[in-house]
Amino acid sequence: MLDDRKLAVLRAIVEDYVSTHEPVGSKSLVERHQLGVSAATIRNEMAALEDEGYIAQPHTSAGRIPTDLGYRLFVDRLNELKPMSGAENRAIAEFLGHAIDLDDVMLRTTRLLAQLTRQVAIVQYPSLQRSLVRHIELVPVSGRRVMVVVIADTGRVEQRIAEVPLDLEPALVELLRSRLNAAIAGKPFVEVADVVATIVEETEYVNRPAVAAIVACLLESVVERPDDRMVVAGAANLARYGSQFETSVAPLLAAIEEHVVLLRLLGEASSTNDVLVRIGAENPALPTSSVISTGYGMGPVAVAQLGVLGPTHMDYSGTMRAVHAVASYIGRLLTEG
Amino acid sequence: MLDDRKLAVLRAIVEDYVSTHEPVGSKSLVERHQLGVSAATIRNEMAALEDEGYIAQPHTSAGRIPTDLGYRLFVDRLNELKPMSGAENRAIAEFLGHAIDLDDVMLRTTRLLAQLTRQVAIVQYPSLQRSLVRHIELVPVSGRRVMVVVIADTGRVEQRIAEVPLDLEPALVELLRSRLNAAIAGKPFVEVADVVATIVEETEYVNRPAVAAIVACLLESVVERPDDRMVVAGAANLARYGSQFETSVAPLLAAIEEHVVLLRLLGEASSTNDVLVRIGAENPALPTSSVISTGYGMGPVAVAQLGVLGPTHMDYSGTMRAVHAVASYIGRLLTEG
DNA sequence: CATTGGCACTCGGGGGCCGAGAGTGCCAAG
DNA sequence: CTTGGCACTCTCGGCCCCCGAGTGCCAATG
Repeated sequence: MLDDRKLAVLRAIVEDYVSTHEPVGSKSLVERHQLGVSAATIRNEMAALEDEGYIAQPHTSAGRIPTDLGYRLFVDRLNELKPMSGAENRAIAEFLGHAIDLDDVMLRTTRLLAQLTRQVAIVQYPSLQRSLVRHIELVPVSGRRVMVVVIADTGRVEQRIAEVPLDLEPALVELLRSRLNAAIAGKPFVEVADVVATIVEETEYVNRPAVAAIVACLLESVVERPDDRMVVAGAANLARYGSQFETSVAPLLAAIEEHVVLLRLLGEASSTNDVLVRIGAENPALPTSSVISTGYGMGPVAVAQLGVLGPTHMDYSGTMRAVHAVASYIGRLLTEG
Repeated sequence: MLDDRKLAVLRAIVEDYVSTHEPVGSKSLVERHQLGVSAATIRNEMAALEDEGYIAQPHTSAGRIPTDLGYRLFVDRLNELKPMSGAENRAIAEFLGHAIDLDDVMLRTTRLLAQLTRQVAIVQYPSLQRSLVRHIELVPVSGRRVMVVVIADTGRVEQRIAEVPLDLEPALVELLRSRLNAAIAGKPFVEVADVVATIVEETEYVNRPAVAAIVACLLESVVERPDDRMVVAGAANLARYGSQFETSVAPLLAAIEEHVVLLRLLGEASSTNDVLVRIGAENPALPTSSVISTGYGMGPVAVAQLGVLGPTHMDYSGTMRAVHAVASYIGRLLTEG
C-alpha cells in the first residue's frame, strides 16, 4: 500500500510544490531529487498516489498537487522537529528580551512569529481561568467610582470601573482591599467567585450595597469573555498570495477581525509540547488554509494558545519548528517574570 | 477660470467615479445629472478642467478620472458636513454605550468607524502628554519587584515592573505611594518628571536606590514611546479592492502593521473640530490612498487622533461625516467617564 | 459668443485562433 | 518491476481583429 518509495515521492512532491507553488511533474521530480529511478516509474507511483487520494492534478496534463490528505500524511510522517539554529535562538532572545510589560511581550511575540514564519501570527493572552490571582487593587477615582484592578501571576492586568451607590470612606476601601487580597491572592481565578461571596455576607449592613457593587465588578472582569484578548500580526504577508486574492485572501482578512473565529481555529488549550496542525478542510471555517498552533505556559500546562495561519501549501516543518520555539521561549519568559 | 458650471461638472464626475469606479464620459454625465446642457458642451468644460489639472484620462478615448487636485477642490468646496441621521446616531450610541473600560472603548470605536465607513479605521489611545495624572499605585509583586501602575484622567492605564536593589519594607512602599500621589495626582503628565525629582532627593540615604529605581520606572512608563498605542480595524474592507491588489492593497497592508507610519499619517493633534483630509500624493508615504482624520478629546483640545484610510476614490463627504461624528461621540464618552 | 449636432479618429478590451510545451497514460521490450 | 517511446490532451501566451465608448474639432445656429 504505502511502501517507502511512495512516501519519498509524496515528500518530494510536497517539498517542490511548497517552494514553487506550481504543479510538479514526473520529469522535474527526478531532476531535483535523487530517487534512483526513471520518470516513467515515478509516473506509475504518482498514479497510485492519486488513486489513494494523496495528490491530484488541477487538470489533465498538468503536474500533481498534494491534497489535504497528502499534506496530512506528510506532516504525520515528520518524525521529529529539527531544533532551531543557534542564530535563530539568539534572534528570538534579542527580539523578546527587551519587553517591558505583558502587553509588550504579546505584541513582540506576535510580530516575531509572523516574521519567522512569514505568515499571519496569532497569540492569545494568558487565560485567566488557568492563572492565579497575584494582587487586587482598589483605586478611588472620584466620589462614587472605584477602579478595580486585578493582576494575574502571568502579568496580565484587568481593570474596570465600579459605580457605587454612595460615597465611599477611604477607610472602607482600605479595609476591603486588604480583605480581598488576604482572601484570594495566590488562589486560582476559578475560585474567586466562591471566596468572594462570603466577603459580601460578612460586610455590615450599611456598606453592603457598595461592597456588593465592587465585588460584582471584580467578578465581571474575572470572568472570561468569548472575544478573549489576542494579538494578530503579519497580515501584510497575505500580500504574497497576489493572484489568488478573491478566493484565499478575502476570507482570511475577514476571519482575522473575528476574534471568536480565530479562537476556535487555535483549538483547545493543549499541553505545551504538542504542536497541533489542522490542514485545509480539517477546519471547516477556513477550508483553504492551514492552522499550526500550540499551547504555551509556565510549565507543562498551557495557559493560552498561539499559532500561525497560512495557505495549505506552506512549509509545515519550518513553521511547526518556529511555533514550538516561540511558545517555549515565551513560556520561559513568563516563568521568570 | 472656475465658473459654477465647471464646479458642477467636477462634482458630478467625482460622484459618478466614486460610485462606479469607472472613468466617466460626457454622455453618461448628462444622462445621470440634470446639467441642462448637451454632451458637447460638457466635453468643452471637461477639456478645460483637464487643462487645469483637475481631471485626467487614463488613456486617449476613455472617460475622465478626477486627479488628486480634483478631489482636493471637491473636498474644499464641500461647504458643510451634513449631520448624521437620528438612526445613525442611535447606532453609534448603541455600539459604544456598553463599553466596560478604555481598552474596550478603543476597540469598539475602531470597529464602529471601520463599519460605518467601510474602510480601514485607526484610533490612537489618548496621549499621555495631553492628559492629567489621576492616580499612581505601587503593587509589590515579590520581594524585590514592584508593579508601578499609572492611571490617567482619560482612563488609560500604564503598568510596568520595577526591580529594586533590596527588599522593600511595606511601610516604605505605602509612604512612597502617598507621597507620589500627593505630589502629582491631578497634574499634567509633562510635569511629572520635574516634581518627582525632588521626591528622590528628599528620601533618606539608605532607601534612595530603591526609590530611584521605582521613580525611574515611573518615568519610563510616562514618557511617550514612538510606537504609541493604537488600534486598527477594517482590513477586511481592503478585500473590495480585488483586482488592483498588487498596486494598492499590498503597501496598505504593510503600512497597517507599521504603527509609526500610521501615526505620521494621522497627522498632528489638531483641534477636535477640524476634519483633516489628505489626498493621494499629499501624504508621501501612501501616494495612492487618502487619509481622513480628526482629533478627539475632552473638550476642544485634542488628546489623540482617529481616522480612516482608504483609496483616493472614496466617499469623502460621508466619510468625513462619520469620522467627525465618532470623534465627537467618543469625546463625550471620555468626559463623562 | 456660447451651444450644439455631426463626424472622423483613437484606443482598450474581448473573443477567437493557433502553436508550443509540459505532462500524462499506455504499451511493449528488457 | 522498470524503462524508453509515443500518441494524446490541455493550458497558456501571443496574435489579430473588430466593436464600442469616448474624444476633439468644426461648422451651423440662436
